[in-house]
Amino acid sequence: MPMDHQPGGAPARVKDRPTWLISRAFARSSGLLAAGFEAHGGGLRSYHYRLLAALEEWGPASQADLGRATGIDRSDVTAVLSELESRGLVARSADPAHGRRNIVTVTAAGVAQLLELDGVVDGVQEQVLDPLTEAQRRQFVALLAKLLG
Amino acid sequence: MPMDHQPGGAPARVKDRPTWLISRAFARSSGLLAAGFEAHGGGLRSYHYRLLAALEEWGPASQADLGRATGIDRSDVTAVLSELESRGLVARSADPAHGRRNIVTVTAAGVAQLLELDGVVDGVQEQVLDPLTEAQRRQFVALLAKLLG
DNA sequence: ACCAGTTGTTGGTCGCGCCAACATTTAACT
DNA sequence: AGTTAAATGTTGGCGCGACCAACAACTGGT
Repeated sequence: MPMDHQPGGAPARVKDRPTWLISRAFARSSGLLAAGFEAHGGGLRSYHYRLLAALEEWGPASQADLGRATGIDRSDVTAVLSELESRGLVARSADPAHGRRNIVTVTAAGVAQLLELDGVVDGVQEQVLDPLTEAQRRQFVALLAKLLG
Repeated sequence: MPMDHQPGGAPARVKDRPTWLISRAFARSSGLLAAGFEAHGGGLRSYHYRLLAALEEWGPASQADLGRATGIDRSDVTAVLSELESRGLVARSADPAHGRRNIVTVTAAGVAQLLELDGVVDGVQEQVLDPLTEAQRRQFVALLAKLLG
């Protein structure tokens, strides 16, 4: 390796490609998010946040519905819900009308935790977008939205 | 779950946040990349591409240097290099001046594979940016670059 | 009554990123 | 020169997000 290619860099055919930039942006974004959750999120992760948010927004739901509404796989919903339940943030109760189905509810503590996580997530948005001006932030978000159809 | 919230969606407090959009953009981007590599990339993945690119660009190097130049962990470099070696795309030889160090070289077949992967990667850029106009693509890339400092 | 579909659960895979430990070897310092 | 520090390649492991397959229990449609 003749010269010093500042550590963490990438080959020329890689470093300017949109897919690479997107993956770096994601690394930055998810890194900051993970740091925020670890520092002020009670050790929860993004799956927990998504499920709490879904429950608070749409009210009690079955696990299958939660999975469909959030795009999280049924099996992962099961696991994450068990963690939330053991923390008292969520409650599972049997659906009287359907033998197998559970009805999942957010507890008051769960709502409180969600609100706290909201603050963490808001702070991370600030950090992520910090290098951009207000106008650029709006442009960036608009372009992302269009990219995602 | 009273109403149908189109599957794969996300709660309101999630779906418009920049971190979420970035993660969706990454999911799309890396999904297309994975599909491209699987279809026309000989079963290689992005680590293989990054290492081949680094070798082609900077010439023979030690594994540690490759790791530093690409941002890939030493241990992962070892594993991926072994796969590339077993495919004949790369060659490891002992450094005469240093007992422990290896000198890694791209073979002709490795360069050929790299060029093929270049085509795949180029095609994926097209797919990823497809929803944007030319001007928007330039804006988007510029904003990503600024975001990443 | 039967079959098809749903639900919750278990257990597994994959990619990317990262870390710890270890033997081996080289370089730096006293 | 001798001791210590650092570098190198390798093994084995972890975490997260995202999937998939299979299964028993249960429901609904025909």
